[in-house]
Amino acid sequence: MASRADSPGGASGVPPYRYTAALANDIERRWQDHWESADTFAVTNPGPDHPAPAGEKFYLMDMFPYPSGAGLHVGHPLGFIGTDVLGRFLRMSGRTVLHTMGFDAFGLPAEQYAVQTGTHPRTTTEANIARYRAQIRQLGLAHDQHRSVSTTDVDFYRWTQWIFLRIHGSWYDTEIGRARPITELEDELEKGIRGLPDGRDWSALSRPEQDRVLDDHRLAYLADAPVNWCPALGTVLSNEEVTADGRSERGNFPVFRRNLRQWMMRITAYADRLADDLDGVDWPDSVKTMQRNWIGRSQGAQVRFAVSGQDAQRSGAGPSTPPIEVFTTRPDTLFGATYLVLAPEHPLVDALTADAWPSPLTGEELDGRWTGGAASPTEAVAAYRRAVAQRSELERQEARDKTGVFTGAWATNPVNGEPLPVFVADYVLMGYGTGAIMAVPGQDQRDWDFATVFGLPIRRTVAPPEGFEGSGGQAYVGAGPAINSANDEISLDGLEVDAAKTAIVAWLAGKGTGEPVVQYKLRDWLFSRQRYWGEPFPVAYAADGETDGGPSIPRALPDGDLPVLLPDVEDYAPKSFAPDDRDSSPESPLARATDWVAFAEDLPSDPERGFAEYVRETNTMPQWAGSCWYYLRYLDPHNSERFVDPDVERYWLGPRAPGDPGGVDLYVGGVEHAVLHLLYSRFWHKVLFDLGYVTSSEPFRRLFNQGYVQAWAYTDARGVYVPAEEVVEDAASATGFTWNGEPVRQEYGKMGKSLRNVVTPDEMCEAYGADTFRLYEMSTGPMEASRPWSTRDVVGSHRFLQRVWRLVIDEETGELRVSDAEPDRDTLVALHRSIDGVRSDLPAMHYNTAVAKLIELANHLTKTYPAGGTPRAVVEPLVLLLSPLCPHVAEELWSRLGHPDTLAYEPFPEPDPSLLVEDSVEYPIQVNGKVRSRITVPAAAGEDDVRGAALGDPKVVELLAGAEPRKVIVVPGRLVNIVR
RNA sequence: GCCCCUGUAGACCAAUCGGCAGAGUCGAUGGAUUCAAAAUCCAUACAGUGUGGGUUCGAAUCCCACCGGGGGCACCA
Repeated sequence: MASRADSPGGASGVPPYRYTAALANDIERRWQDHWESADTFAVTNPGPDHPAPAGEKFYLMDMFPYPSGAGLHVGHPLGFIGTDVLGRFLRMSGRTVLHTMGFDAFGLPAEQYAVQTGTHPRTTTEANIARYRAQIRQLGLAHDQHRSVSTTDVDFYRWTQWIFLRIHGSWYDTEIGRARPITELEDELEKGIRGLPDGRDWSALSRPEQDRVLDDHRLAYLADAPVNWCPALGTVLSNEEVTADGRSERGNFPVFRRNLRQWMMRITAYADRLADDLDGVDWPDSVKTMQRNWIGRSQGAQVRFAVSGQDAQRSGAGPSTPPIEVFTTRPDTLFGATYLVLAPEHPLVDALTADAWPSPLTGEELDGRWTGGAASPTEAVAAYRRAVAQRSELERQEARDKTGVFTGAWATNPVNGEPLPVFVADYVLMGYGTGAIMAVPGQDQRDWDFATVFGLPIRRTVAPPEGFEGSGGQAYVGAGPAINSANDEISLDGLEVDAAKTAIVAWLAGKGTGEPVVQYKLRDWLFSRQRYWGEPFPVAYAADGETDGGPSIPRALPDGDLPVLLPDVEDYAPKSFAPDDRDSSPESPLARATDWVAFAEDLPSDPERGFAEYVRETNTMPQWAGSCWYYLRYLDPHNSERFVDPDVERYWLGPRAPGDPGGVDLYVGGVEHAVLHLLYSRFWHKVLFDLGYVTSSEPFRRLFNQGYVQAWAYTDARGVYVPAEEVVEDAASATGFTWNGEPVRQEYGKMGKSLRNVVTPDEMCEAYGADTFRLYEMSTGPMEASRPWSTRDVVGSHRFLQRVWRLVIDEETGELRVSDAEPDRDTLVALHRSIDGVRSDLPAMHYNTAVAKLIELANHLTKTYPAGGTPRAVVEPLVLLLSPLCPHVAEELWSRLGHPDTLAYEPFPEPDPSLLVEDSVEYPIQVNGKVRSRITVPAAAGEDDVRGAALGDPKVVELLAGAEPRKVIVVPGRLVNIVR
């Protein structure tokens, strides 16, 4: 392990001008100061005073970090360094590169620290940001410092609130498939161009009624929705903040599903575009697939089953009971439906449930499995619903045995008039489709399982392949011709699945009992939290309620009221409750800032009221809000008039050609944001696009997921983690490793405090310098790969930089060692091969192979010029080639070589094509696929010459022993294979 | 359970279109240097590509099955 004691440069006897950690640190500080004072990496937006630069623009971005109190470990900067290397390369290739870094700084950790200590979250956040900035600065990243923003800056969240008002102020016009200002809807309703869905007359509605109609269309709206309520934390949580076993990710407290009035974002309006537009972006297929799965679009049909049957009069279903609407992706199997199932929470359950058990169709006793042993359906359903409500999410997921109960009601299959019993069962989810299904046990395994438990009939409607039935009882979900599917009017028999679907949906539509329908798994986005450290909503409610006594209508504050500042409060904690107090209600910390909450104003969004008393919305926005648009603010961070100037947006993000979505040229970050952040920001961007505020239809043209730096961790005999840096390799130990002489077991995992394996960039910079650290991170593998951290390997990167240094600088005198001699041809060939390789590796982010090529070149030079006098004509390109990876040492050498200016804008070396072609080529000669000999022929030799030379080779002649080869394959430039 | 990615020297990784398994790093071994150690430098060895089939003149690479590792989804009708 490297420690200060054995770090290079710390001991005596080291040549005075060797590239040691101490020297590296000195060089690095000087160049970092220089870049900052010279503003080397600032880019100016084109505008009236600044014409667009000649170089083609490139907008390069990292996913911005949350500045946690723990600071960075060596895993965090992997992506930052990778983008920096690319940015520096592109800059030297003549591109105009925009690259900066901001902070995603609202969020729970700072707030919880505030709750514990009373420190204002802003204080903690600013201290953490300062620490991050220092850690990032010492890595020498070529960022434009003037463009850095934090989501907690008032000048930033003011525009987050402004965008919220735009979303709140618009609706989705499904006819033209885009968002429009809500004022246009109001106008159309007023003029009668558009009618109300329920047929009411707009002008007959009271003003509050009209406002509620408009609110029902807004893209940001209040709704009573089932949300995850965590009494112990005192806040609602998003689905992703709840663990698989139904507890809070933070604190592991119980979470309850409760209907609460919360802010929602109508992301579902964009489901189709969010799915379809993935085709136009250059993203990893895995991320596209994850987004498509999350959106979960499926084509199917809605089918209506009339509630009736021979016992209709005895069931609870009166003549007015509406039909049961069912969603299915397999309408072709309708003839195989043998029962219906409703989710326990389905609104029709009460109306359907009969007072007494009907007699079964056959006249026999009703199956005991159907009744749950209850005296009546009412009792059975009530008991079942109670049992389901008691089950935790975990139990519901793990226990996949099918349970349910008969409602006593019957429905009619529209294709054949068969009566179908209606069940309630929790394997049907209220949250998807219509919350009701037609069960086809022959073609669906879940239905098969349920039918088996409850003794329900099973009828196949798709012919399974030969031998399928022999494999035991199960549903057949594959393709095949339809069977048993005909009535007097239509026959599906013999049709393949797709054709059968089309035919039956057309038939249903003709009968008015069904139609094609598209379903999504995507839900609207729960957008409010009962937290302090977030953006306040720019919204208020009439202090004395609505004039009609209905639910309060949220009133948008005018843009002129922005920013709505977070008030200071005494206590940052939301009101919390006993962990299992499921009936408690959230109360935001902002509610206690009574002076802030109450105000009086003449709100343009509430013209009827005039100057009146209002109370502010006391929820705050979720942490995702700022990250939805920060890439837009980087473009124009100091604009006080707009969130981004339209011309600036067009320059950096606009489409380049018809059909191009536009967006950030490269966005690099971890795959953990594959769905949420990337889906939410795409949604916001599309709203802004629809409203004409941006010209790009997607925020991120190209996405790249970098791998993770992981780390070894070690546990002792008790399974307790021991400090990884103190573990030594020990072949004598059964586990291969010991700690204090005790054998310890190695595991592989995330770097973190709990595994006691954290290594910080600060330690590495101190022990080796930032350039060594950068080089090591880039050389351990391709950007997309995860790899283990190994401190003891870092020295290899350091040795390489020492060798490069030694090529240029005399370690004893500090003088230049380069000469003006002409390099020999071998050296020129080596140089230009390296240039060629590095030029193709860097833009592909294959940094590990680029590093290998540089090492190869340096090794060649060390061997060729052992006594010094390395030709300047080779050294200078080498320094330039190295500079994107190790910018400080490269700048230092460049300067010592006599160049007064930074190399950040020096043209990147270009290869001389004439030096890349070989004079002669060595061909391996295979006989039957095995290498038996080698020949060297001129590079210009034709295929016939090569064949002739190969067949004339003495070893080949010997092996052939006079026999005529059956086949001779010549791969030009590669090899010759002779088949005997 | 379903889907995606991935298995190459002791470790991390290379290997254009299917064409000589090795670019590079660590470690190991030997040597130079040193009073000695560290640091530095030089040299050497080490796998036939997870397993089993197939296609091919030729497979790490393509196909099939299985095994191991990582990730996503999970009663979504």
